[in-house]
Amino acid sequence: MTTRRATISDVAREAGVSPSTASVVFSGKTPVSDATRQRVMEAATTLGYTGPDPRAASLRLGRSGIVGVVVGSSLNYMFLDPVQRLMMDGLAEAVAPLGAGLLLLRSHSDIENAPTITSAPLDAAVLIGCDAPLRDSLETARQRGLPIVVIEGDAGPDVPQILLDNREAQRTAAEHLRSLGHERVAIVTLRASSDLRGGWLRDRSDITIDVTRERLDGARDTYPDAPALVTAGSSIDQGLAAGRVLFADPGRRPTAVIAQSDLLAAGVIRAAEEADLRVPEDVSVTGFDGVPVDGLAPYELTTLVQAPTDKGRAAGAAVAAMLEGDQPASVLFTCTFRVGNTTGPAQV
Amino acid sequence: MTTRRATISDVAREAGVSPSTASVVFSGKTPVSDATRQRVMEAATTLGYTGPDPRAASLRLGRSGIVGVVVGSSLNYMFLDPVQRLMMDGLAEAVAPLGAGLLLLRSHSDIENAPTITSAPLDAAVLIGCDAPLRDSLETARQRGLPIVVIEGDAGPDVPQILLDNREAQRTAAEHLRSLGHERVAIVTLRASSDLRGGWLRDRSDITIDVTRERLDGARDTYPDAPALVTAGSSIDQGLAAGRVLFADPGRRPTAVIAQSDLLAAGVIRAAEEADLRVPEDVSVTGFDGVPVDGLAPYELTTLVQAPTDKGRAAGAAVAAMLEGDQPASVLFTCTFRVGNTTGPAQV
DNA sequence: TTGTACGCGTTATCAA
DNA sequence: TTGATAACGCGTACAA
Repeated sequence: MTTRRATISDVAREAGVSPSTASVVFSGKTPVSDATRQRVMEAATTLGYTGPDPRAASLRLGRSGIVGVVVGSSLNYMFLDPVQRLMMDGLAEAVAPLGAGLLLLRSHSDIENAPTITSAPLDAAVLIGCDAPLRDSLETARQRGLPIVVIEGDAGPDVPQILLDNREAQRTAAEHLRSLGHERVAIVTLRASSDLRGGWLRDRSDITIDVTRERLDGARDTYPDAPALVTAGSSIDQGLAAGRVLFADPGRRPTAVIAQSDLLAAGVIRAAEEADLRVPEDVSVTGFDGVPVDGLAPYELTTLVQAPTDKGRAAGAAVAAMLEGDQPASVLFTCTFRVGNTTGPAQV
Repeated sequence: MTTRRATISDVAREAGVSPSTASVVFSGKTPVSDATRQRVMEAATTLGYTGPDPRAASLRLGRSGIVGVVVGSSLNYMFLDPVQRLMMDGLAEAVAPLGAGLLLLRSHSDIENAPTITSAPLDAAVLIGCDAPLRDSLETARQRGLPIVVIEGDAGPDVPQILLDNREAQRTAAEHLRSLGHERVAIVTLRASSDLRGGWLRDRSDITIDVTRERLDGARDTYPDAPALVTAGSSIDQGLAAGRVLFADPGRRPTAVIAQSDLLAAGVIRAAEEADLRVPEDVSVTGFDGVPVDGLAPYELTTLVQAPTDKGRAAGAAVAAMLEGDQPASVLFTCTFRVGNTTGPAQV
């Protein structure tokens, strides 16, 4: 068992050809006579050689076929969100033709020795969201000259971004509610910062996560004084908890709730049901994302529909372009407003 | 911009030391005088050198710090399941101290050029589940001499497995139902094969996915004739669809449903509510996994509690051991039966 | 404590 | 169509 694995030189020797010829047989970059190919292949089988060592190839080629995806939170949390899942799917799909796969990296980890954007053999890095710890990753990455793409976050100039019209889209939903006559409106936000605690938002500047702030701004363009309840993140349970707070006092409850994600909206609806409030008769609820929420039927959310898979694909395309030496432009995606059955006229 | 990136030799030259000394400054493997270190660091800053190139290091060291995770389905689908998410978290956590990260690979992809277990610079591979396409990956991996660990699947001897007592655990739940007097029991299964179509199970041998078959066997140990409805996978919506089928005919509906996952169980419960059946008064439902189901409250499932994070950690530990040259043993995890409020006595 | 020399396994280039 | 050569950038015995 201590026998060294065969290398391409071994195969070449066994086949009676030069290493470069053997290499070409495997890469197919140059025509090779059938006879030679045959001999090399046989030699490979004999020696149990299964193809070039990817490590050596990546040193030689200067490409590892690995795209780092820097996520801020645990995988469990991150992938709870259907938007993130779909985005990752789109990204994976878009980088696959490059022969690249996705390496999951955490921007911040307590674990000693954990892999980082610097220690891993990356061809490029994709940053999702943009928070303080993420900006660190960013700095080291750009010093390395590593191609970087940022999804929904600002990374300064020169870094292509994949953006969403969060503010404008959210404003559309708010105006929809206003047109239905709603005045007492509450906002349920996504996570505001790396701090996981929720609660009533005191100051807009407490929000360090771009998406959250942008959607908040959009809602407040229409309802400047709407109170905002911050959650720990996009999940039904977080929405449920927020909803319970909102509906606790029957006298002061909002007639409409703007949730910053469909999952949160689903939770708010569940809280409304608990409080014996009918949706949309007693309370209207809007979501954001337009993703299928597992188990939300029969409700169909009034929401902003985005295309997370396309966002992922766009990020992948940007990566591909940068690997080609181009400097891709940023891309702005637009949401579509979809009216479902969770919003209706305000009760008089 | 065409200037080559600085290498450690450049830094050494700039600092007036030899490359090996500069190398040692970065690796810390050998003591270096403070003066020298200082000079090297300054030279590095001057040249914009950010540390050793991971590609070259991985060739030299024979380790890339990358563990491949081979998944059978789309990321969106795979990470829909909380069990998988938690497992991945445990796995990531366990390999991080090795300086390793997780590279997502698909066992089967239509995309030309997609990265594979062979083309990626892996230190080890973890296979999740075990289906026909996965067995292919397996064969090539073991020929490479790549350390492999399989989670819930059989990969032949020599391959450490992380197993769950699916059959015994499921039998426990079935016996619980029998003790409550249930006779008309239906089973709602996980996906049966790479084929996504669902429907009534005709033949046990149609199931090529181990987990599904094992849990089925466990249920049938107690209820040999229980009909089984196959779904396309673990989700609330799939459970809802299955439940609708089961409860369609009021005269022939089961008094208890054994769902092979908590998500499916949640869907079945929702279907029961739709059909105006009370849980557990009119129909009992058991799940499997014991994970928090987002939005299932106030129900607390009667279920088999497993520890997916620990399973992931165990897989990571096995990987670590194999990288040390050891041959770790397989690990069998055991479920705990937890009685919730979704099972009760059969109606007479 | 520092430097020399070599090899890790490939593949691109160019000449034959 | 094939072969010789030279990197790719680093880490580490070993010698000094």
